[in-house]
Amino acid sequence: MPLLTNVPKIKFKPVREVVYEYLRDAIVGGHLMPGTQFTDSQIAGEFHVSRTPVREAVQKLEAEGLIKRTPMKGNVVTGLSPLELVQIFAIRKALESEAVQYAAFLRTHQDLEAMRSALDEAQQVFRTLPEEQCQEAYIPLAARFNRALFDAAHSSRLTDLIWIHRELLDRYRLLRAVASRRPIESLQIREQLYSLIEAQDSEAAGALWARHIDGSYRIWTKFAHIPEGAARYLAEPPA
Amino acid sequence: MPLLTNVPKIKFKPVREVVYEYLRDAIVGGHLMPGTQFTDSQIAGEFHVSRTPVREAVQKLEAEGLIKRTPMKGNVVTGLSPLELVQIFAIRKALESEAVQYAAFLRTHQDLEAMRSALDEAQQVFRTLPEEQCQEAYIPLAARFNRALFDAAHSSRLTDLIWIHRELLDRYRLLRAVASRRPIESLQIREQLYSLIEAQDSEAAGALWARHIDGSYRIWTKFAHIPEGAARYLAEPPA
DNA sequence: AAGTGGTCTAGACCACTGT
DNA sequence: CAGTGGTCTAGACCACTTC
Repeated sequence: MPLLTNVPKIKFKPVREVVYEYLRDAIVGGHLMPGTQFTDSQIAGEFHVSRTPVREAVQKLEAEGLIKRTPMKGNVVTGLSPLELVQIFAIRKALESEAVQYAAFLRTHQDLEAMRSALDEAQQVFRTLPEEQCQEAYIPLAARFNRALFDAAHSSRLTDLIWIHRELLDRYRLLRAVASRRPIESLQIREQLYSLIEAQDSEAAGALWARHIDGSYRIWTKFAHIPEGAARYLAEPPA
Repeated sequence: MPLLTNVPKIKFKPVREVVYEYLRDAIVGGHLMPGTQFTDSQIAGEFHVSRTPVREAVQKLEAEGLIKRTPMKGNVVTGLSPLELVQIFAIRKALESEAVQYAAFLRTHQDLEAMRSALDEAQQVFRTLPEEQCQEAYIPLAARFNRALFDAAHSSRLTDLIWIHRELLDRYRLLRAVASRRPIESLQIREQLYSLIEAQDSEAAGALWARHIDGSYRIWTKFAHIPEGAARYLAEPPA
């Protein structure tokens, strides 16, 4: 009888994944700024590995849109233009609202519990901590709620796409900026959403989340001083 | 003075792309059936190339969800379960409705012309050809219209995602089956859509397309004898 | 013409499978 | 413990850039 069950199998991590994750975290975490140029050989040299696995890692990053490869010029960390940011918000809105509708249909009791526990801890935070510390403590809890929320859709295709697009924005700490603006409102929205999902009212849940994203977008455009021209597509949402 | 202008530069095509495109077309075109197993070495042998570029092609196919790689078991062409098909329809609905809304905002005169010409040719087809031949002739024209439609959104991120998900379904000739069921209705919807986009009524255009996708889905579930349980998420669309 | 970046080959190596 | 599949290395090669 083994002492532990469900011990995660110790995986041999391919070099390409180590490199991929390192670069990805560096870009998303803001250490590699947009515009930074580098070549496969450089990376290979610094990791003391050959270029083949680096190539593969870089190809994956390119497919996800985090870097751009231009022939004979090397790789460059992509900066997102205002227009692209708008487009990503639009994609998020479409995908996340759909996922929320699914979540309301398909949520299990485990899903509800996972969301509930994140909300309870957040409520606890706001009751006990002074306002300045709330923001810092709330952010990871909101992230946990979101994770549970999208998992409740039980569609890995949908959730994978959602997280890829969230990460594109993470790089700019946009979501963080938005969340920390009005943490209490953010929590209230999630409480409402929880009720709707518990009640399986998928239509209202999807609509609430769509409005929430429009709201985030509006806050962020002010925060980042986005030119009006680029902003209009979502700032006055068409639907 | 050169004889021709805008001659497309003859590109050296990397082996990985040749392999990628070949496999992709074979899978999407139905020649490689779901469940078919193969290894990198096999492919490399048949193309008389080394395994590295094949690996890269296969990784790309995996990222797009066309094949699955399981350690020590080789690669296998993915079959899509009924649930996955439903999920892909849901993703399509979310992305394509969003794109249509964008298209209504951002369409240029060139975009309108491209759509118009596909529609005109289709009208011509229905006026001149007997009904049986219409279906065959209409399908590529509908595809051309769709291409112009999504291009009008001027968001490569959005359109790339859309085509990837359409291709996942192409494999089963689902869209073809749906389109050829009622080609005239299909054309009428596109004519309506064209008017709405020309009038920049993005709300109505998005809603029309969302309904169209729900409709396609319903036709297809009948056509493919999908079990009710899996069908319900979209057959009675939540929104 | 030299240099750089990108790609491919051949083969070694290692992890896992099944006898 | 041989066999197979998956990964990596080292280096050759070629396309393109720059001097």
